[in-house]
Amino acid sequence: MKSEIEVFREFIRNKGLRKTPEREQVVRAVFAIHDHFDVDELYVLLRGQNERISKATIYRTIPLLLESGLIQEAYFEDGHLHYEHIYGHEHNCHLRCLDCGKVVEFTEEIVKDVEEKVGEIYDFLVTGHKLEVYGHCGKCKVHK
Amino acid sequence: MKSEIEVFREFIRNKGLRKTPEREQVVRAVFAIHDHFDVDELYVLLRGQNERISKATIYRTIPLLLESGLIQEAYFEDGHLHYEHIYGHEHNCHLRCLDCGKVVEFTEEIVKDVEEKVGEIYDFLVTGHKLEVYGHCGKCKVHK
DNA sequence: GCTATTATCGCAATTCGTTCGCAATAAGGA
DNA sequence: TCCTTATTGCGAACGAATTGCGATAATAGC
Repeated sequence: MKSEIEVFREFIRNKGLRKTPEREQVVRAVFAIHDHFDVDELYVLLRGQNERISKATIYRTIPLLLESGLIQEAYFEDGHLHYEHIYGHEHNCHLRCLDCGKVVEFTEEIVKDVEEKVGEIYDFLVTGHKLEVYGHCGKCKVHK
Repeated sequence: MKSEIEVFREFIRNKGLRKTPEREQVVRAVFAIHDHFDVDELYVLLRGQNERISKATIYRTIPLLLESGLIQEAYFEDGHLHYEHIYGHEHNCHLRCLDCGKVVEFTEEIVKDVEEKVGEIYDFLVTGHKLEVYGHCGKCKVHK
């Protein structure tokens, strides 16, 4: 299996774009965070490593990461989008607590079957899915 | 089954809030749109009916509608959130074309089973879900 | 029904995430 | 190595969402 940097370089080359250290720093930061992240977290992480990178560059790199299939939008919260890297770990199901915001990740094979079935019915070439299940976690539900 | 206005009035009363024409206009507009909507669409619809209502009021009413379970956030697109009414029609699965943006709604009973199963495993009181399947629709996939 | 209290409204100003314009820089082909 | 031009960083601009405030109107008490 190719590393994420290799996948990214290939993508950049195929699109006729330029390989820059800034873009690769973003890719590395994205895969250093083994959790959901937002633009600001990437920015803080990179700055903490004494990397000189602007937020504009991060914002400009996000669409490339999305298009190359390395990351996906996970959810919208606190006024902005949160992402997650998906290359290598296909955890695209989330269980969210509506009270405390806690998020548990899980994978569910059955959803793959749903993908296939729905794709056939509506004539879609399906490439992925996101499932979000929400409710009240063990701690929060006792107060209900 | 209670009408959406009745559900809303009950919710307002239980919270000790006031029943106002503005809030009820928003509820009616939300259920007049049988599709996804955003704040601006609500605003335009209400203005077109010669209703005098401000966007601030719409923004202030949205959290009430979410909390009362009448609507839910559907997806984030074009820089802002889109909602859908869910009371009465549980179509919380979407099939989205990544190329043209076309959205098809469907319901899938299996996801209910997943809800239940995941709720047990992680000790959650599950109240709902959103499933988004994406890919390329019939028209768009031929160009690939 | 009338009045007092105070939640809610509309408006305008503000906040904050994201994008854009532009000059300086540097990647990559000749 | 030079030249072209994509990419960067900065700060201004943009737009969605929120908030402060005076005016208004919905409920409770009389």
